[in-house]
Amino acid sequence: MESSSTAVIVQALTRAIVEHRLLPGSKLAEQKLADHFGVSRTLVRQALLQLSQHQLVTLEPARGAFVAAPSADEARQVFAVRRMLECEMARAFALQSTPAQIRTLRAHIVLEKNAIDQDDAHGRTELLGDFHVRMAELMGNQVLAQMLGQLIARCALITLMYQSSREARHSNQEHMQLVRALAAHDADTAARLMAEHLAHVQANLELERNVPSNDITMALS
Amino acid sequence: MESSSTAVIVQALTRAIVEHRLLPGSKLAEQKLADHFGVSRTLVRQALLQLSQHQLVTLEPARGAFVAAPSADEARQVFAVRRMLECEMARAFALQSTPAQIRTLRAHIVLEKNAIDQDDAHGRTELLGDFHVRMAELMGNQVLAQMLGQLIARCALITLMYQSSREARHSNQEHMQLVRALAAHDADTAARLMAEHLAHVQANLELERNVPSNDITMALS
DNA sequence: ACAACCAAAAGTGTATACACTTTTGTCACC
DNA sequence: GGTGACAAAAGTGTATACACTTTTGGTTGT
Repeated sequence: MESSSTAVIVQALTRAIVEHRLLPGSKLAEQKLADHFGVSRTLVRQALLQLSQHQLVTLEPARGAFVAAPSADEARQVFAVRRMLECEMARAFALQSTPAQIRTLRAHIVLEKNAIDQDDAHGRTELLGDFHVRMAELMGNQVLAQMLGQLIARCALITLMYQSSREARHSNQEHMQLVRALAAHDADTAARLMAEHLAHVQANLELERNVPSNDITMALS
Repeated sequence: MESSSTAVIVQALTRAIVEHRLLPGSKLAEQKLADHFGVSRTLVRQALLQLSQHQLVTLEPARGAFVAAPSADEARQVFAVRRMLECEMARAFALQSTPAQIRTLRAHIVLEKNAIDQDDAHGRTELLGDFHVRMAELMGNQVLAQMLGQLIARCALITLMYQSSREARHSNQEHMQLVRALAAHDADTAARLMAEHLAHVQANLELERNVPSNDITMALS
């Protein structure tokens, strides 16, 4: 089973949604997507079904697929789950971190800094998110890594494009601090820094409540 | 989009897999399932795609769908993620628990006990798992609840059918202890009890490594 | 008897067809 | 001019068709 064309469509749509080239609420008509990708509706439907499971798309019966528009409440819940997972991850990572792992994370932080310095908004958001996934992968837990990947994509749909260059720099610095604690095997500090880091990212989000919307009832309320 | 027939198929197959009526490695041929459910392959394929995202089914290109056979390593990873999530959940729950919430959990524990007393193996496994999901729901975090639901289904595929009546009773008692700590707002004890509880469930699993298998290469190794 | 090979059968992957629902636009009527 | 109804258009939901791949079973040659 499972062709790879579907995966291509999923990836393309995911990028477009996460990078806010497709705004929340946008209609995703099957035939139009099929024409664009040069395939039949069958494959597009498969892709939309997957995206709906990732919560990046919502399906309304007989009405079609739309880019998801997560509520503020849902955003809070996603961040709550991230805090639970990632504080414990940071703690466990600190207790078992090897020099090689620390080097990998530091190298990643350099990539982040480059993207920030070059004002590459898409690159920096992706890299800042990937830092967290990278940690999970380094711990050798694929299950955790995959889950975090999905949670982070969901966060990105909510927030990341609204991240200014200054805020990105702040996240980058927090990543550096965190790695210092991980290298020092200081589990408590690592967990605390992770909690603070996620709180900052979230705080930053709650302020920016003037999200452009395609939903009329919302836009006029 | 989205009919409900697909949901019915997903649910039926999920139950069958989790309750080990379909053993890991079993082939899930599309046409046979389609005939059984009285629908076309289209809907069956949608269902299989969803199940593969839940990791209950694996899809092999051009070969078809099979009931997933998670490795011991994957099982460990799943439990590691559960520990991360659920210890923190227990801690947070203890800090904000209301009498009504405690009552709900206690009522659930009674249901567990009934199922155990009646030797209802399917019922008790489902209820013991649902206890954890119920906690997440009571905290008002749907995102967490949904994630836990999937993780627990994955655990069930691995372990729950191999749970003896004695072990089930043990889990049931641990749930009672945990609720006591939650009611007393004792966050540290709650987190510790949850960690121990999950460790017991997992330990219990690692011993039972004589899982019947449909995979020939595994069975003969 | 064993191996390689070929043909039939079974099964998956994608496209297309068609029924049914929702949306849109028009026209008659008030 | 505004409102309701109705027809056309657009779009989704499911079934089916067909190409292509894998599996199976038998047959031939050594």
